Amino acid sequence: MTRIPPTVRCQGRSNCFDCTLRHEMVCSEVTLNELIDFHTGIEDFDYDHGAALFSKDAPTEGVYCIRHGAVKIVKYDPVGGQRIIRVLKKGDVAGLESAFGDSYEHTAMAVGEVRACRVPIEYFRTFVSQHGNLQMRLLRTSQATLRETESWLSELTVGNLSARTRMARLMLRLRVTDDGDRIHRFGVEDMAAILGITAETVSRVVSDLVREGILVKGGKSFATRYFRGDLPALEKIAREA
Amino acid sequence: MTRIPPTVRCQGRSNCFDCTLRHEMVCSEVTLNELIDFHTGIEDFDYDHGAALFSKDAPTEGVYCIRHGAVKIVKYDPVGGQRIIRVLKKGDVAGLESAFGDSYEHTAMAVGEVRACRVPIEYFRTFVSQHGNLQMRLLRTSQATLRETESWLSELTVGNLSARTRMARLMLRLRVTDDGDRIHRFGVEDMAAILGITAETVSRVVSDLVREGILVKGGKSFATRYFRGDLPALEKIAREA
DNA sequence: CGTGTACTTGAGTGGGCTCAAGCAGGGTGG
DNA sequence: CCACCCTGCTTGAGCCCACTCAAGTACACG
Repeated sequence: MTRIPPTVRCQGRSNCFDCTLRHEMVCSEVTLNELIDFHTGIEDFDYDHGAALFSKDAPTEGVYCIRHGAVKIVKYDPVGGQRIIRVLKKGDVAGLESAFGDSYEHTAMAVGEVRACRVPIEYFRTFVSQHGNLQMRLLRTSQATLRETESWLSELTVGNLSARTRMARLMLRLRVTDDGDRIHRFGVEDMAAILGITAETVSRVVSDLVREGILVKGGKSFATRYFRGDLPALEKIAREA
Repeated sequence: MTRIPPTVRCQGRSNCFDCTLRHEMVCSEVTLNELIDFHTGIEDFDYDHGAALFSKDAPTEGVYCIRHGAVKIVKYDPVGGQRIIRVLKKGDVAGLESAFGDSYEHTAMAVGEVRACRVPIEYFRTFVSQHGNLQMRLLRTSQATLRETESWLSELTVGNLSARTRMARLMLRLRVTDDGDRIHRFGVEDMAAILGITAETVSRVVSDLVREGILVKGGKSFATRYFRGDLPALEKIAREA
């Protein structure tokens, strides 16, 4: 029984073999045919700046593999304020926290242009329930996300550290790739919602860093803009008491 | 084949049937005999104020079910500072995050007197690997911990909220039981490490709340001391902008 | 009864907040 | 093509909360 290869099933745009989710899925129990089957129903989507991949309390309809761009995960305070608790980049998977619940825990929103492919939730669940090893893998992933969230929040939201230090740490975490100096450039309101400070303070701190040449603005539109960062300088600031 | 009942295997002190971990474990796949077997090797421990249940980077040797008291989970900054990222109370399980790794991710330390029982890690792993459903349950538990940590950190560490508001929120989260007004009374340094503010500020804010009668100090020694809180008043303060 | 640790309280400083105005630049419509 | 607007960003002035440094107090324990 021959099958159409995954790249075609994914409408020729997704490169499913790069996908983190695929690495999650592949193990000794899973055959290539199953994997190809798995790609059935996967759809690609483009999102403009500010568009929601999914919203809090909406029925869970899939998990999303981010293929390009950055996605902010937003949590709403009981008091009304909103807080960005995590940022997903290329290769990350969105919605896993809600994959076994009825509705999404958070809102996921595109920052700049985003490309993502969606795995329908029914298929995801079926696949997981049929492959015991996957549960263990997902468990490890979940624990890794927990660690990541702990350090994200504990390093960026320390009240008694200066806004400048926390901003430097944020910039280092928003690097597009692990090896380059290109940094996702969020809006000032977004950065404020991450660090738990005001937009004015964010603007002041960023302006200082730009004036000092530690950050360089690039790109025109919201969709394509970025920073280039002087990484050693940022690391030095990030270490300051 | 008759077996000694769990309460006896647990040296007569643990009431294993109250344990959260047990609820985690019990499902259709697990028979009573297996459950009794599971209790083999479980030991009870008492910890004084400040004693470590386990330390970061120490080899994983078990998971701990907290039977009495409060345990702080400490994470060490790369910079050197320490931060309390979670607090476990009666019925919670400590060390699950590290159950499938070689060493502990965090340090767990007793606040006041603590009683806990330890499940040896080899037995825990064996048991989990033999019962497929458990992995799914642990996955859900892990995701619940993730949610809890997200809201814990995002509600308590907002920089632009007053220390008083955040302290009120912390007090509400440190309640010994869900229905009473008794509150775990941590040291000022500990509360500072949770909220990301200085110990002096903690002292000032707590002193104010005590003077206003919203908090009432009780107990003498570190081991037994506590607050009683005026919950409606605390909730009002917690809601303030 | 002395000693140490944890906590309290004060005075002064400063970083980040608030309020408010000005600016830049991309998009729209005339 | 320009005028306009609208949104997001910048910058300023003044204030206030929390930090720092420092001294004083309470209390548990030997």
